[in-house]
Amino acid sequence: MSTSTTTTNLPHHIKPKEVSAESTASTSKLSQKTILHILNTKCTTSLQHLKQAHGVALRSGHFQDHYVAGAIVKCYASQHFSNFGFALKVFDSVWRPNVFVWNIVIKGCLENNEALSCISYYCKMVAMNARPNKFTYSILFKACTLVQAVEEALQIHAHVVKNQFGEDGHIRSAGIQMYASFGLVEEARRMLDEAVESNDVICSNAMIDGYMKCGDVEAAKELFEKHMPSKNIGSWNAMVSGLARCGMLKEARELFDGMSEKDEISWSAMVDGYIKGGCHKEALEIFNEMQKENLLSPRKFILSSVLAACANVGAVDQGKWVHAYIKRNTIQLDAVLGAALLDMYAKCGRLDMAWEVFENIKQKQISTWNAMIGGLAMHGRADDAIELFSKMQRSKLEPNGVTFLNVLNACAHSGFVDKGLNFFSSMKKFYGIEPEVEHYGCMVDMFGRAGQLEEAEQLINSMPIKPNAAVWGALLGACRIHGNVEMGERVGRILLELEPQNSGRYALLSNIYAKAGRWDDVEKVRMLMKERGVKTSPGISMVDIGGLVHEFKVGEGSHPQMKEVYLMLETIIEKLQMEGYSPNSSQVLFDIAEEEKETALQYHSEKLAIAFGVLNTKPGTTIRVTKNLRTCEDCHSTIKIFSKVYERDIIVRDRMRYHHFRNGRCSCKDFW
DNA sequence: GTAGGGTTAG
Repeated sequence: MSTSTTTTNLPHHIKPKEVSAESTASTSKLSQKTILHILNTKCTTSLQHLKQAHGVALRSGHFQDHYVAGAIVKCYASQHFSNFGFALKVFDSVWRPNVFVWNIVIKGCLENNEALSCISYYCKMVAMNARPNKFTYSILFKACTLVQAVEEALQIHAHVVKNQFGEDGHIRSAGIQMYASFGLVEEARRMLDEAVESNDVICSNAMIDGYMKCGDVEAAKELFEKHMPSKNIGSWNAMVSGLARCGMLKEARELFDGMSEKDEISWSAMVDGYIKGGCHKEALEIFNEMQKENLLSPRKFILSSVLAACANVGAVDQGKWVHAYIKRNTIQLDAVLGAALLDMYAKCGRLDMAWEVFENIKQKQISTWNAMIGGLAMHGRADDAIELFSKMQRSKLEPNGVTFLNVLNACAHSGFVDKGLNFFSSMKKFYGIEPEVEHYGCMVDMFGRAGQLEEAEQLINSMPIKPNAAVWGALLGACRIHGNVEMGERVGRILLELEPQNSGRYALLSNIYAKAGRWDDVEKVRMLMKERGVKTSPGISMVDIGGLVHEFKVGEGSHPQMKEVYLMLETIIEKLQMEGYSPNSSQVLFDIAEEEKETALQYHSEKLAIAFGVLNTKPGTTIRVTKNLRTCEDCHSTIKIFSKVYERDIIVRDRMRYHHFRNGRCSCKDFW
């Protein structure tokens, strides 16, 4: 193949830049070394330079030099240009690529999310008698990990052994990770043990991580404690993050506290562990501690974790601090961090700020739009969510499954059944997105809220995939709203089998019976819970005042201002009663998750949080409360009246959704 | 003479 045929293969729009007549004379004289230098310095970020250098290489005849060809393919394959297909075309024009050029294209496949192609290029390579080297195999192991290609991995491993690369540390650590990701933890261990004499700390770290990911904490501990004479910070980090991920937060914390040196990954592992375990307050506390140590400047990974924690506890002031920090340190607001930031504002009830962040993100990606649409949906602003969805389509971005989840959610919460149905059917028809179980859950929720319980049940029965507990849960919730005891009983029974340890399901079923006055059945549910040893989660409400998150639990007096809070709450209730409010918790609602503990002086946590808010803010200030469970009907109606009598806005985010109380009404229109 | 490993990825 000659260089001139190479150019004709190239698609027109990206053709290497023609070199003008006068410059040809000089550029064609450029040495291979000079061209390489230009490629390695100027062409990694500038497509214009790259095309020019490509053209020069072709005309000067240096293109077929493997050093040059390799560098050119590598540049085109860079994610910076997001046109990997073209890199492959250029690769095809390389005459008998050597192992280096092959490795570049195989690695390019991996980096451009085409891991399967790694394997097929490897096959081509072998077929063309190019000898793979140790670099080839560590890339291939990673590719197999990514696509979970077990069969291929075993064959490739056999090639590694045959070609005597089994002793290479890079290949070994990639192999350990790979086998652990397949769940073949013994196979991974065998690879590690073959290297007894080399005692490679990085391979051992990979093994610790592998054990942890396979849930074998004991094996990880044993390796860490007994068989690793030399450790580095990565070994400690692997242990801390593994323990934290497995929910063993206390042990993780002990190990973490004992570290002589910590890096951002150590802190991040603890923050993430706390978040995954639902301990958002602890997550924020440890982040504050990190600030105090003042040794590290947090970067985007940990910042987005912290934002997620802020979002979950409603710590808008700390969230704002993170926002200011990002601005002050000109940290780039990429898709992940941007979405975390606007999600935080939306979840803390500050849609205005979420919107501002959204508009300021220059390079909006699909996740950016999804976060904003989700924020609007969460606040019951279905019209705005749908409008934003159309706007996104106009900007030529393809929606994904998450987009539809958010749009459907918006429809469900506003009773837009017809619109929701349209979106649902267009998913597959126009976008080729197969609805997943979550989408069905949304649809069931939508029918259910709108009172179309039969349709909801029909949809479940006609689902092509197995309905999960969330889908049935949506239907059970609808049965409660619409007081359908017959269906509720049926669905409840299915759910109690599916999730025997989920206290919320028992509570919902019990509420349905209570609403129908079937106290015997309420009692039966309660007994069943006791028998099965189901743990209830206590209601916790959090309120963010002056940058500090205050936590209130039912029947717990640990807050320093507890006495005042109770007194204030008594005063409030008295005042509301004079305005016609009467508590209805004993007859209508039976929230066993909390109710068991409720006596005359033990109010639900959201009431305590609001009383605390009244004590500590000026009249007229909006009080924002975040609750871990679904709010009960009594609290809901109390807060409605409260918002009118006290002329205050109250925003409560419960487990299900947002409630914006104003002037005696709630934004959820009493559906939640 | 060209290039890699582990621990976070919300």
